[in-house]
Amino acid sequence: MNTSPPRSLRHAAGRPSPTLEDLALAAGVSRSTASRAINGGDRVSPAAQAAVDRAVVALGYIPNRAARSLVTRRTSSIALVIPEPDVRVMMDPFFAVVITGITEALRETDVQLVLLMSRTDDDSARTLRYLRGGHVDGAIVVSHHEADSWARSLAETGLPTIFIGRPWDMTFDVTYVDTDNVGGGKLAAQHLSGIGRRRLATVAGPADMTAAVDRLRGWKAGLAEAGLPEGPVVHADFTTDGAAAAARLLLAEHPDIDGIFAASDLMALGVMEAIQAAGKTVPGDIALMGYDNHAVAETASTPLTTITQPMVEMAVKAGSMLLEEIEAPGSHPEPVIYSTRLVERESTSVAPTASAANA
Amino acid sequence: MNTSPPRSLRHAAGRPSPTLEDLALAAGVSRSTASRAINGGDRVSPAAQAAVDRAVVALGYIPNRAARSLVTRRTSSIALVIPEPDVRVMMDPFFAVVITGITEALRETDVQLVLLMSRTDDDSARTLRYLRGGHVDGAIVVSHHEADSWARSLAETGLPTIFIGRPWDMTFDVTYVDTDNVGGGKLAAQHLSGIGRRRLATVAGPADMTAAVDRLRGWKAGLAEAGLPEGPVVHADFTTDGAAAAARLLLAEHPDIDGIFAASDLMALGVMEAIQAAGKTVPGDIALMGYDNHAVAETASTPLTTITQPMVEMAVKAGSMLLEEIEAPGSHPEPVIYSTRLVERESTSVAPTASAANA
DNA sequence: AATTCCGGTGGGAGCGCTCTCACGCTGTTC
DNA sequence: GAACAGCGTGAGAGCGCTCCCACCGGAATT
Repeated sequence: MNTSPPRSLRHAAGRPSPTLEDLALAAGVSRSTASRAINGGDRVSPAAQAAVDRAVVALGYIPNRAARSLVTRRTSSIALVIPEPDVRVMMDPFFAVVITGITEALRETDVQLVLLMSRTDDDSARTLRYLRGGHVDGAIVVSHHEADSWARSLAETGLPTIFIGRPWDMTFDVTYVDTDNVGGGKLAAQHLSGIGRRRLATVAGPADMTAAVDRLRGWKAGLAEAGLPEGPVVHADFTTDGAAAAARLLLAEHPDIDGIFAASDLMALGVMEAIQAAGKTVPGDIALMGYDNHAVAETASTPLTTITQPMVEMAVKAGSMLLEEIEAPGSHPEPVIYSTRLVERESTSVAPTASAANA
Repeated sequence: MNTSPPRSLRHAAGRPSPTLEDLALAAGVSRSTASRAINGGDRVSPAAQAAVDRAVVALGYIPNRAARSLVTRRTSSIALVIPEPDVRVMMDPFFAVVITGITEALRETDVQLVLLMSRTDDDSARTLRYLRGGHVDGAIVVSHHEADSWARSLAETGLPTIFIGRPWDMTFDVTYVDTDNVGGGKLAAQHLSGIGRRRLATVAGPADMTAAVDRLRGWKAGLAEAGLPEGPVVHADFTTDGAAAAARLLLAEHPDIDGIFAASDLMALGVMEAIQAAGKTVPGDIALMGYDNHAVAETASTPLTTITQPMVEMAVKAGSMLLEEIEAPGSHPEPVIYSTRLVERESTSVAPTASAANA
């Protein structure tokens, strides 16, 4: 077992930065008082506080985080765990949004975000060791299908953890934020039935991802409410190509379909390909819906009606929930579910396709 | 001046993790020997090494990074600085690629990536303080137009730093990796002239970004080599809407243009809009090129011919260069420039538009 | 007038680690 | 056989910080 840095970093800081002792000396107080002044100023006279403040500026004092962390056993950093083996997934704007949101939540804090990506099982072990090693005060796990094992392992360490996206395994205490995928799926069913489509099908996501399962459940519920039959369901892997293949089969078996709900915009793109390849039009012959309100939904040759979800808010919430749980350990906050909203575009307009050509 | 954590984290680790002392006791050696065994095993007898190794496994020992860092003055973490005020930019897949690449470079290392985003000037100051504070061993700065001030400030701290994308201000020692934007611009000119277009124009990026300036320089050089006039140049801000507006003006003033090079794929999308709004077709009337090989280049209604660049490799290189410079301070490595490549798609095909409808 | 209280203060210990240094102990050399 | 390497080892100091505790003096209470 190798616990040492495989490649260590050798770097001596330029000139030695001033220590707390230097600061205290410059301010004419004791090290203790200087420390108190720096950490919120409890039990410090205004005079002493002012003297320390002045010295901080004069010396350009910056507390040594390692020393502080050594004694407080707090690191002022949290980890964002991305348990994805695939570079492709990292390309998903989803992550950018998540990172942005968390950073936003951390703004008024001096907490730093440490990025942990584990592509392989080997990495996973290392990452887990890192988290367990108390190098961070908490973690946010972006939950895709792999998250289950993480959830359990992390729960066992007692490290404050928030999941973004409901983890698959919920047999123990786990805090998460998520969007209302069930509601989103239902919204899709309501919209497509609302514009008069009656022979509806869906290209669902993988059956081992909670988001996909939930969207499908909502979709079915929505159809039932509208008094429509469940209709055909095919699964794909959230990729454009995968959805195109699935849709080809779907269309071949059910040539009379007049509405399709794809569980992601990227998949909707693939479905659109298949529809056009079958010589049909969107929305003329088949109304098409996506999910996510991804950038491509707007730029697609026929802009996609889709479901949008407040991802940034969700990420911000995850960040602030984590901070809360770190400050008050044991206070397991309730999961927060964000509602979704329909975004109408041409792909479900009743009028025939009017792609491009808009002054 | 507030140097204190505005909101501090209070978290006590579960049960106390074993210390080096515990480890030494368990292994039957001194703390010193245990330390040596853990750090590479110099001057440690095989017997002692084995005993320590066994104890590490038995106790689940994980060295305390804070303590180590306190004495070594190394942190085993590097910062990725994203000096972008705008969330939109964060959405750029560019960042995902950069992060992926750096992570890749750090794989066999226990170096962690700390993410530093500074949206406001206020944040910039904090970020700079953080970097200066010796919390990281080095930094990678993703250079967009703001990078100038960063470059100078960081250079002054002596912190090992690598820029991704040539910084604007090069009046001092700075190490960077970049792609050959000049070559890419030239490639665009060669391709458009090569397919017989003669009345060429370009929608360039902002004049305060090196990437934009370089692409434009290459474009002009390429036109000159082909014996063509420089042609009209308009600038836009790398956004779709901005480029659309710029292109409308361009087309109004020069209705006879038969080829346009947009300095990014997103801008090319805007240009395409403007072309279609003017009642013309791509590539029938006007051949259109983008840059970046962004995902939208492929999904656009008329897929875009574009310039691709090895971004992942570039990011990996940045990471490994930083590690090198950290290990051997003062060894300012030479800048590395990656070459670009043309990707042909329909937007410059000689045949008339065949958008969609491909079995 | 004697007591308690409490805001403000400084001294000291110690967080877990690395690193210098001095001490054996086995080989090698003259 | 005396002198010297040099390897493996352990004791000890100390990195910069926080926190506990004891202390002091003036205000509030008896």
